[in-house]
Amino acid sequence: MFVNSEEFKKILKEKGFKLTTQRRTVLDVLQRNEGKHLTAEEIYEIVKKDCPEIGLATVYRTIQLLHELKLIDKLNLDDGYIRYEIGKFNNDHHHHHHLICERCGNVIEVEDDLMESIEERFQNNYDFQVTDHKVKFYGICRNCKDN
Amino acid sequence: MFVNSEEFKKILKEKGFKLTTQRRTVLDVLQRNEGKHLTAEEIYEIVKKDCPEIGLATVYRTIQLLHELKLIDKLNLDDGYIRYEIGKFNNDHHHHHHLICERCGNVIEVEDDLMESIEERFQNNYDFQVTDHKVKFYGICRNCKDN
DNA sequence: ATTCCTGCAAAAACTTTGCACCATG
DNA sequence: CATGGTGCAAAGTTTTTGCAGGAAT
Repeated sequence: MFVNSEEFKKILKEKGFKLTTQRRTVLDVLQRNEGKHLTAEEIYEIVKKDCPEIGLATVYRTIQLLHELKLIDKLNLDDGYIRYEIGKFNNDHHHHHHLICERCGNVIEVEDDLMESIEERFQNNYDFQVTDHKVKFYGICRNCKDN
Repeated sequence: MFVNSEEFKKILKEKGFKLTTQRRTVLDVLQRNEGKHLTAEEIYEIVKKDCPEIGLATVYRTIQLLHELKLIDKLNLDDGYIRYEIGKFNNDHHHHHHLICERCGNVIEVEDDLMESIEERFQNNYDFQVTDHKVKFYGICRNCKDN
C-alpha cells in the first residue's frame, strides 16, 4: 500500500530529484496520518519530532513535490488552509469524497463509484473528458443530528 | 431572477444592515457578471468604474456579507484566490457543478440532478443528511481535446 | 565534483482589522 | 442623531523566493 524508501527513491530519480531525510520524513508523516487532513503547519509540527532541523519552507516545497508526484492529494475545506492527505488511489482509480459536518466539522471519507455515471453524462452531453474530480458534501452527521 | 434595490434593502434591514451605494454596486457587478467567477480584486476593479471611491477592504467586507446572506456563492479553483459568483439557487434547490479544463482553465457550469441520487445513498449508508455540495470535475474540454 | 536541496530570513500575496470620519434610516 | 458603514493604512496569515552553505549521487 505505502511507498517504501526504495520505491520513493526510484520515483524521485525518474524525475531527477534526490532522496533526502526531509522528503522521506514528510512522506512518512503523511502515511502515518492516513485519513487525516493536515495543513502545512501541522505537518511541520509533526515532522519536527523526527527531523528537528527542518524548516517550514522545506515542508512547503516537499508537499508541492509530493503532490506533483501524485503521492498526496490536496484538499480544501474552505477554512483558509490547504490540506493534504496521502493518496489512496495511486494504483486503482477509486476516488473518494468528503462528507463535511456543518456542526462539528468532522470529515467523513466515502468511496463511491456512482460518480462515474455522472462523468459519463458529462462526456456525452458536454464533450468534456473527466480525468479527476473533487467532491464535498456538506450536511449533518449521525452524531450531530440527535443533538 | 435578480435582486433589485428594494428587495436588497429589505433583506439587509431584516438583519439590521443598511443599504449603501457600495453594497448595491458590488451586488450589481456580481449580477452583471453571472457565470464568471470573480476574485475580490477583480470585483474591486469593476466596481471602481461605477463607484471610484470604494476601497478594497469594503469589497471584502461586502462579499462576506453577501455570502452570509446567501446571495452569492463561494468557489475555490485552487489558484490561490477565493472566487465568487451570483447565487443561482436562491429560490429553487438546483445546484450546479463546475467542469474545469486542465489545459485552458476554462470553467463550464453544469446543472445536474444526478447528484441527488448520491445524496440519498449517503443518507442511507452513512446516516449523513446532505444539505449542500461542492463538486468540481477536472478534465479536457471540447476545444482542447483536438489540439 | 556536480547537481540538487536545505534553512533562514525576507518578501509576496491575499485578507482582515483599527480608527476617525461619514452616511443611512 | 444614533447606529452602522467606509476608506485608508497598518497588521495578520499563509505561502513563496533568494541565497549561501550543505548533502546526495
